[in-house]
Amino acid sequence: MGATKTEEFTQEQNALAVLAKVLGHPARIAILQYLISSKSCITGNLVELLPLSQSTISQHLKELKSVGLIKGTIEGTSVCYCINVEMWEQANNMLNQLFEHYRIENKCC
Amino acid sequence: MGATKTEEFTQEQNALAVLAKVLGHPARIAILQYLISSKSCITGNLVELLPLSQSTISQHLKELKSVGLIKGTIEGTSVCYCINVEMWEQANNMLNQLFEHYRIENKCC
DNA sequence: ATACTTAATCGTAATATTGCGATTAATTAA
DNA sequence: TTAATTAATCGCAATATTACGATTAAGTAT
Repeated sequence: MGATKTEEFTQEQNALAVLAKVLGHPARIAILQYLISSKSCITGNLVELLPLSQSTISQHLKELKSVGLIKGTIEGTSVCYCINVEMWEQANNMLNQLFEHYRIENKCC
Repeated sequence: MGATKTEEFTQEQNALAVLAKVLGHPARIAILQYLISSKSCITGNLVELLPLSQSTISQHLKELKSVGLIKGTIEGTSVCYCINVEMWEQANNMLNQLFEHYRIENKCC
């Protein structure tokens, strides 16, 4: 025990949870915000921006990449990261779907 | 080490991360979906619905309550849980704010 | 009062996450 | 080739999360 019982839930539930989990760290939020605000893509300037070590930041980037929210292209000796538009919109849709399903009429308590 | 360096990030980043983290488990997604779909509020029918023990479900409810997404009112010997509209909308707004800030013109790579 | 329900909490074990330094791999510059 | 830069990965320690059974607390019924 200690591990999430993934098999017991629907694909949709798991997909949403995995997405949300990746968003569930301030460093990853900060990385996304930076990628959103910077017109040009960036690489290791995150190391200067964030109060974390290079290896830790690399791990966070890996997690963001794992759900497809960002993508990185090798550019010489460095890597250019940016938002992956397709997944970005899909993530937005998935979350909206959860939130929009609630209508005020449902009130109780 | 092992703990998130919360102090080093902005309130906004932490708030979003905390919210997303709570959404980052399929059981909690399932609970929210159930609360959304059921016109009436529920209590321990979650135990029948979910493949988890009573104590585990109680913990998940506690986490959802901790960020204010749901609220529970004692009703005799059981507890009636439901979506907390105010926080529900705030959560939706917070997430939308993150996603909407991205405009396609920003493309690169 | 005693038994019964219902849900929270406690204690514990298993697993996951966070973070870092050190190392590695790959490209660029000399 | 050798040195320098950049980012990924490895190994490890600290902490957090997930899950469960057992217990507790609080209300209902008998």
